[in-house]
Amino acid sequence: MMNNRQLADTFTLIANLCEIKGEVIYVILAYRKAAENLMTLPREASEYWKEGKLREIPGVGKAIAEKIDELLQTGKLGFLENLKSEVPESLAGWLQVPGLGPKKIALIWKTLNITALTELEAAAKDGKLRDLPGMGAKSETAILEGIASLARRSGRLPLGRAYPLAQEIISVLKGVKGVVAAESAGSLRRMRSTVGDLDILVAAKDSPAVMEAFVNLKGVSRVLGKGETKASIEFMNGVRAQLWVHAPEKFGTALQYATGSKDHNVALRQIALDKGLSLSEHSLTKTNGKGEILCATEEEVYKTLGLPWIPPELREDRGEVAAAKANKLPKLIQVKDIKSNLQTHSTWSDGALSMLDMARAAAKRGIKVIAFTDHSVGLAVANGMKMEDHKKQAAEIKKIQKQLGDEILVLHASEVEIKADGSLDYPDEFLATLDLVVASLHTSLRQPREKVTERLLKAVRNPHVDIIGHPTGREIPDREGADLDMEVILKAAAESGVAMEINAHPSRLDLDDVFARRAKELGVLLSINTDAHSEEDLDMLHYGVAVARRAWLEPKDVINTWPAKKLLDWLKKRG
DNA sequence: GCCGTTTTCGGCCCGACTGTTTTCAGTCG
Repeated sequence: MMNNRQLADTFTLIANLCEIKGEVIYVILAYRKAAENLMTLPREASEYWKEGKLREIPGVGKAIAEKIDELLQTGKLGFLENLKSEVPESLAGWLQVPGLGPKKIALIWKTLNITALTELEAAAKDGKLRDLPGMGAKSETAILEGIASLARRSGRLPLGRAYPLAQEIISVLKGVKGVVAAESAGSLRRMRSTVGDLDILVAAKDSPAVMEAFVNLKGVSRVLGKGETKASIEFMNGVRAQLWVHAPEKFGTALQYATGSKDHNVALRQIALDKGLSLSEHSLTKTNGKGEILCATEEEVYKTLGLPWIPPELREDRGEVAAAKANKLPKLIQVKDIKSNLQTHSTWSDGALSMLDMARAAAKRGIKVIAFTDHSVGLAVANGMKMEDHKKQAAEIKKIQKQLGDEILVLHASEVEIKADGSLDYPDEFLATLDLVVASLHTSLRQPREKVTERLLKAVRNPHVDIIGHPTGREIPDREGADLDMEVILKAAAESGVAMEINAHPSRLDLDDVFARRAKELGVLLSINTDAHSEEDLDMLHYGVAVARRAWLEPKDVINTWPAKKLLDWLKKRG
């Protein structure tokens, strides 16, 4: 049975091949849209299919529903097979080459009769492309550089790498004379878990000095473009960054435009049109007659459209515009709302700091309750704790609690392995003696869907388990999570009252925004924790909060916002 | 190919930049 990702990949391939074939653009956009929606669907499309409700999936109409039906029934698609016989499948990969689009691909393929990327590279090297209509020596070089850059780049950049890099660039640009403001934009500002490139927006009276500083940043390997308002660079490691410079009085429209998402912007433009306005990165212009409204801030843009300002994390066209219209935007959780850190590690297992040092580091960051969830015995690679060692750890906690006073409350906890058969690493009688229990999957993540789902369900239903840690076990960017039936798990979690974690480490961000939002809808509690193994890890909290914000979570949805007493009462009640 | 609180047909964002051109096509975001 194909999952959502496989279905989405299929429709993306169809879109790419249709594009090279020269199909009208709206057909292509429709396939892309369907693929995107399948990727962010919290439930499996196959469940909709079983219920006969495929067309309830946004972007899926009659034609695409029929294709999904054929794919789920037979695992194949006649339409795609025909398409492949018209347009060689390998050409779709050429679209990944920066600077190469569908028109040039079709031209090269049909003229030179080549289909492999290696053949394209050879043709460019042999100077066979420069004589094609509309191409020259520079296009040839651009294609060669594009192929080389493709080899250097490894897909999307994890937020945990992109964010600090962007902060560095911003701080350099802020030092340039005449710069009034500098901010990140694009998917980075929306805090997606991975970003394609870094988008930076600067407000300045004139741009040349800013452009100069940008293309001369440390580590830049080439300049992909440089104009009056836009410049684009590539760093030696293949990371790309893009800069827009706008006059300060236009910064609001420019930042709004550059932040996206594309679909959010389309929705806003429609609202603008309904009000007789045309929205661009430069201004709002009256569509009838003359008149232009400049906005220095985003608040002014939204206000002009009759809307409250919408936080960037919500701008994914997932209902935020309608919510804003109805004045029903969530009051999103913030970092300062977080009072407890319920998954951390010390030298008792694989952490870098003693419990005392870690507790002090957490207290310094305003945390009032910290739980030490050192690994259980089964996870040998992480120096998992034997059950008898917990007595000593409990004694040490008593001791350091006296030293810490009311600076921070320390909980004796454990991150307990969910073993391959679904049992937990410690017996229930022992779990009952701990202040808090996090249960997590680390091994046998590739079990079949039914088996791994059943395994997690056991932990969800165990009354001693308080939090399910990083539920899918994914690692960004390399490892996909376990193939879980999350809908079933979240419903069970709503019933048992266990909290689902949003692991804040940028290599996890697990649950993701889509599942976390679904969790909230189903009445499941969430818990944002850093899973810190070192002092620096404590500063990763904002990534987890960003996921929660993207999931529309408010403080009340997250147990870490609770005062210590409420948290302790909840833990006591759970046993 | 999808979609509809004006529409079941006619929309579906549009401007910047580059390269190959003498006024524009292709790509990108």
